[in-house]
Amino acid sequence: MTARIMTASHAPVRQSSVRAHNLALVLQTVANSTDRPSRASIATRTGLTRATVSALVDDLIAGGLLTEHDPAPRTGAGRPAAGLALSGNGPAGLGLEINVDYLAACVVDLTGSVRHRIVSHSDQRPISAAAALAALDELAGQARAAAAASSLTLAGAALAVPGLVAADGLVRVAPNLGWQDVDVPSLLPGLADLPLMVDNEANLAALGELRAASDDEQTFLYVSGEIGIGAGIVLDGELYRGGRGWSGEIGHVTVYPDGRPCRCGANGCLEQYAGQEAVAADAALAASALGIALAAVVNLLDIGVIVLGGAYAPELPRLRDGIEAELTRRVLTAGLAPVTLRAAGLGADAAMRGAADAVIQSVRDNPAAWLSR
Amino acid sequence: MTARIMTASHAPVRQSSVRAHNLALVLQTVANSTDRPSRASIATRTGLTRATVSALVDDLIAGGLLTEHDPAPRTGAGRPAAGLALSGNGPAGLGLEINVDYLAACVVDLTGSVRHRIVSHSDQRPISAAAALAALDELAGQARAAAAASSLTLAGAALAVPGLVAADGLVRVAPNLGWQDVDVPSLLPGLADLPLMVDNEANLAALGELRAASDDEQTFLYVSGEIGIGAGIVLDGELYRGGRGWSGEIGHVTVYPDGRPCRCGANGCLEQYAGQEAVAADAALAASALGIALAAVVNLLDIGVIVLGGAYAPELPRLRDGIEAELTRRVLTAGLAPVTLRAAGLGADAAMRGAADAVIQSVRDNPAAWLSR
DNA sequence: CGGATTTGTTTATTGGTTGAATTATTTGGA
DNA sequence: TCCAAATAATTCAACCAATAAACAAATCCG
Repeated sequence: MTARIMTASHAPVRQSSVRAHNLALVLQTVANSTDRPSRASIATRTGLTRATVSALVDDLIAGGLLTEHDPAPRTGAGRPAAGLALSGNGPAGLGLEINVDYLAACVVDLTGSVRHRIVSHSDQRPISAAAALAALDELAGQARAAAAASSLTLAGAALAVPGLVAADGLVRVAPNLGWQDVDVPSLLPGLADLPLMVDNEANLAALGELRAASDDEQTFLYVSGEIGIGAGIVLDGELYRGGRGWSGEIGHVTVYPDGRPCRCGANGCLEQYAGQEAVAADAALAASALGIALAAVVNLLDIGVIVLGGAYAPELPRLRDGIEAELTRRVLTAGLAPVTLRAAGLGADAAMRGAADAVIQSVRDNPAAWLSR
Repeated sequence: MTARIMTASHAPVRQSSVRAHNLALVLQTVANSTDRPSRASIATRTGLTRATVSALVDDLIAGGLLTEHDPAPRTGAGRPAAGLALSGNGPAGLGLEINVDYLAACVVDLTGSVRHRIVSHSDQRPISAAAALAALDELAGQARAAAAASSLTLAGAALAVPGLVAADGLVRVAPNLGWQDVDVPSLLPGLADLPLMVDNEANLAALGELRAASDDEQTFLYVSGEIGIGAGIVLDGELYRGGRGWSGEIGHVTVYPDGRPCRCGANGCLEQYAGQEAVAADAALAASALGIALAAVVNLLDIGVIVLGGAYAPELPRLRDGIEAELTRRVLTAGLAPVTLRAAGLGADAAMRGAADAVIQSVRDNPAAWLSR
């Protein structure tokens, strides 16, 4: 097999990039293993030679990303293998979430385990963005202290916000928080020394689902039903954020062109028929409206898996039939391949977990950057 | 800047992959230049050293992909540069199209010039798929003969079909041709010795537009309005085909949930309000329906540019206002960033051109494969 | 005519993977 | 008990490709 390489930007490739890539390849291979693979099995699985894998693994162990364990099972003749696993004592990710009625922070280590978790319930709507973020900054400080006490090194932080976020962390609009043009990073001084990513809540929750999903579910739509409705689009294992980072606004897809007025100014937005209150008021109507909008997504993107999260997850039994009826009726390819509908695996923590996952995923994707920090 | 490398699959990277990547990088740099760049300017633009670029260029010239020209302009002191340009005598792509009322073939060289073009008007509906493809096979043979007479070497062929195409070239459904489960490659024996790609007509037309588009238009939606309505989704310079290759079925996005019955079995599909006849019958209704569906796409994918092709292109003046009215009303981020609407640059040849472009693009993306053929 | 300037090539060096040989550690059978 | 087979991991010379720096080529300008 010939290896195709693509750079994100049009950048030259040097030998050090080769090493960076192969370091990531080895680390991902360990991460995606259910067992504790040996160097030899990594070599056969990746196509690299045993010599190369050994050299790469040495670097990863020295950098605190991998650890060596006793041979896990026992098998036939031959020298026993040294089992490799992700280290739980190396880098960790700080996941943050700000939402209408709570603030939350968590610390997740490289293995994906949640090491610390703090949730603070309080209504953010009556207070200013600065005050809300000051409280979050405080919460983040507690989480950092807990991480340090566990001798974890934070590789970065990510914050989930229910709104439209620009690439530089500027929150353009967060309707349910009442925010407009809030420059988040400058209002979190306690995190100034960490790489901070700010992203939409549904996007990060989708990333959380991606990490929890099986290997064959690399393309799906995550829909989070809260007061508003957002979606995260995962294509081929990558979150699609759109040209400006504003993808996934399924809540304002038109379902009934002349229907109920929406606070966005349009009529007939999905949000008016399948928002949290609408689901409670009329589940059948909510399911039908959701099905119509989801059918549009499937027709456009040929997505085979839809994951319902947020408030939708517990309601799925009441919604499923109505949604599936619209999908089979309105998806052109419904007869050729089915659309799978399932509830999100992570609960209310999805966005916060996804935020932390995004940080550790960045380490997994580019361990060389961590090693040379 | 550190180079990020990603492999499409989880493949190891060896030194030869580095060379393959950098060969492509140099070739693309020449292709994207308006002038005829020197080795030195390629080096500064790509970040590679002059020595490396020289070595790579030597390979590309020896392989017939680049040619050296007299220094194009004249500038200041110093040794005059040798201008590099894509070769018009190296590999070429064979683009094919089958549609309801015509067959077409064209040969495009590496520079993007159409060297040969044959169109044969005939209604495919009354004849079988086998008969239609036999006629296309004959047409392709003529095009191949013409290419050979121009001493062009075909690197592959691509065929545009108005229907749902699976990855292996099987046409699952082509409603307007009356096709179902047609195994195209086996019915084109004259092309058995060439790599053949079969794809949806709108997808390939979108690729054609991508090649003709400027550097800042790397994310757009191409909508082709014919008897049916199809769309090609280009994200970050890459065509998004969907999990099974069936993306872009915008014609069956629901616009009016309880509206006109569609031949697909659903009600209120866009196709019933903005298909070719519907546009002729009521342009205002067509524009509004199209605007509603396009607003859904923009809300979901955060796409800033919409290109209207096929029968829509000449009608755009009559449709524009109606479409834009719905977009500004229904796109959540309309106030933050505008959505650009424009007519396709290529005319009716878009799909055929895009098919040929796809072939030469594969050479541009991976010149190493061509050099070592 | 000669220095300045820019292009392109040559050459030694470096970084990283490869392949083969070697060492290490176990099982199983004579 | 001891040796052969088997499997894991390491060592080392060779190779490939990019780099940096020196060098050669070709032009302009004073």
